[in-house]
Amino acid sequence: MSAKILTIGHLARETGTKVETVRFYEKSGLLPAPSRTEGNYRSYDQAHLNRLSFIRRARDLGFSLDQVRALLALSDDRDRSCAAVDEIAKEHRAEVERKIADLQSLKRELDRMIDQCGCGVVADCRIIESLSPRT
Amino acid sequence: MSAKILTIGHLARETGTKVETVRFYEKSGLLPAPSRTEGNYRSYDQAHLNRLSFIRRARDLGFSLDQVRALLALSDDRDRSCAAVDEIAKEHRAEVERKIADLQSLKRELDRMIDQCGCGVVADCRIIESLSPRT
DNA sequence: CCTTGACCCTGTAGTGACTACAGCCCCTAG
DNA sequence: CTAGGGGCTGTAGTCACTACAGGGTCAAGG
Repeated sequence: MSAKILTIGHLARETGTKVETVRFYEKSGLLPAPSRTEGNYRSYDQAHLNRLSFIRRARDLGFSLDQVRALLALSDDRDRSCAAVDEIAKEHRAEVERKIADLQSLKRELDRMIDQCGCGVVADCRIIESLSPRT
Repeated sequence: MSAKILTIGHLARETGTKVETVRFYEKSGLLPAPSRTEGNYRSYDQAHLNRLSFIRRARDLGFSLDQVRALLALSDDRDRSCAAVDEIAKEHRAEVERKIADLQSLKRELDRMIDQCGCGVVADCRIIESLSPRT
């Protein structure tokens, strides 16, 4: 409620972000440049904190910075249809699903490889063998 | 069998690698620098091809370049116990498992988020809302 | 008043694993 | 002899930070 002034360190602690990362988001155009104090310190308000929380939450959910930028732009445009938001989210989900499937087939291969290891010497190692091209 | 000479382009095509990546592996110390022709072209042999295949296969299985380096060093030391190889592979598998679990819980969150979208205007969008900090 | 230490500032360079040029040289076929 | 398709080096870009170096600011304690 109160419009108390926040330093970059406060902002960082509140959102679990590193100070450098906050500055990086500013340079990347995700977080608007705040006003400065006499001593040239960044001086944030509640709106900045909200925006940074949004960014962090979206990043935690695995959205790319470009996707976050798009989501932020959409969320600023309150009257638009949220179909575009839905699309970004679904596209991201599809990518996550692809990654899961890829990692699962990867794990199956690793399982096969590791199961065969008799743990003798490298010359007989099935792991090395299965990495080597057929001779 | 025959010791025919391979250009970097051949090597790249045979292993599904880009030419630049082959040079990058050389610079990174993964692939030994080959001899050169009169015209200063790299001139590879079968051993290089085998090594590059090994690297690519390990990379496809998601091993990092550092892990590949270690696996290569171990595979060159034929008399050693392959326990170290097993350890690298198991460590990698554990990491893959962690990533799968992370992505699965991420997907569950995305599912929840997307399911709630009524696709009205952004002001009412549940996706934006679930990204925003509670007010 | 002075110092100490925590915080802040800018700017640059590093990470991993490539990828993409720019600007050049070499080689072969027509 | 020239056009093309390779090859060469070296540098810079990607993504999303992270880690300094080398300084400035500010509040509290002596």
